[in-house]
Amino acid sequence: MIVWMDKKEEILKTALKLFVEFGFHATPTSKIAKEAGVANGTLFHYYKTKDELILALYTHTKSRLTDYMYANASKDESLELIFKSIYTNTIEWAQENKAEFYFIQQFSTSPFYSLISTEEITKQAKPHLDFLQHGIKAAVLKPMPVDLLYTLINSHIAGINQYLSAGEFSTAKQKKIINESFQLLWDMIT
Amino acid sequence: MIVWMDKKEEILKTALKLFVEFGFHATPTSKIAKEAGVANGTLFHYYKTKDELILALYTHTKSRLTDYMYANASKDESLELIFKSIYTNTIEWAQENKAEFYFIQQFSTSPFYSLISTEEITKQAKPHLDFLQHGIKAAVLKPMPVDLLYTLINSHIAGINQYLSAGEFSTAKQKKIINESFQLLWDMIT
DNA sequence: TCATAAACTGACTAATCAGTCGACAAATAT
DNA sequence: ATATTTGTCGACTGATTAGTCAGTTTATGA
Repeated sequence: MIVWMDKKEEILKTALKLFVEFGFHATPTSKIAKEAGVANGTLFHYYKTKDELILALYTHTKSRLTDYMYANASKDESLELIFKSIYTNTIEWAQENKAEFYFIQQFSTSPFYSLISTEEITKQAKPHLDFLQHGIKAAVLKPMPVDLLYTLINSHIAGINQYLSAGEFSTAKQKKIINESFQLLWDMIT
Repeated sequence: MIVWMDKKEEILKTALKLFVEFGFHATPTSKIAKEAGVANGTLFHYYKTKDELILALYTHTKSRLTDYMYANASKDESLELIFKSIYTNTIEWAQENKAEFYFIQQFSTSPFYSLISTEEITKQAKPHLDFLQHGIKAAVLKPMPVDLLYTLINSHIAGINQYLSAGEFSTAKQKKIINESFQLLWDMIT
């Protein structure tokens, strides 16, 4: 028995897949609708414009990542362990959801990103910045502008992820790389 | 007296500007031609398809960056000084050619990137990888896969550049940030 | 049970787009 | 001087696209 996925969700899922494969420009809404198994009009019933669909897909995907990042991070552990948990969670999610992670990056480095409101951006960065600020206050992390720290960490993770995605590594080897690269990052920021 | 720029070059210049502002999908070739002050047919005389124009723009821009990176790097200096020179050159170029640098990133994180041949990618990365490999052999840089090292450096630079572009810094302040972030990177990889 | 709303359909359209073409102009070669 | 190639033009076209709309089905609630 087939359990039908929400059509709205199915549209997002299909759009993600196609955007990642062909890009925004080469993915017509008609193709998304067809491949999602819904009528053309249904897509526009949920998303007034193609742009709105793209934006919704971004915030939706970004939220899923953020949620996963902070999963199972117990407050009791040391800041280093919490940070490491967030770090590994992020890379894990990126590796298990390559298309999603790639989409986030593709979107962030496109003119679409400027359509995201400043509030939304601030809101999404808030938990991370708070966490880092706390680490600086506690004299665990090097004192530096928290934005700079955040950007350095983000790009580091993006880099590691790119490296992992480019090669074919066994799970063990992958774990080793993640551990070692974490150490590099941790030494850099503490 | 106006010195006329090559029409071919003018097309590239305009295309870059528009792609950065509106994205590939929202930049019709007709708009590029009009804004570049050439006829529609002229654009297609030089570039058979829109994709070909986009690809040519990428390789052209990437080459310009690579050339600048290695400018005034005398072989006599220490590996650290050479590396620092490349580092600062890169960020300098990125800051002075924001649109160009942004375009490179936008392109690299888009499905268009897969249209670049493996040879072209290898060719462009070669000088950097050779340089890093030499640094590892000389026991100056930490022993690690050179690809990983390359990716870490690249993403670090991308991060710093993003940070610098986001804020409004005086030249002095900017220099300070570059110096300090270089030290972070250098300590991480040595 | 019926009424109202929400989900859904797919044929349709107005607009836009990538790319063509035939003609002309300028440069270059012979 | 003449021929040939190269650069340039812009009107044109066939295909494609985002988005509409009038109507049908399904869910919801009173």
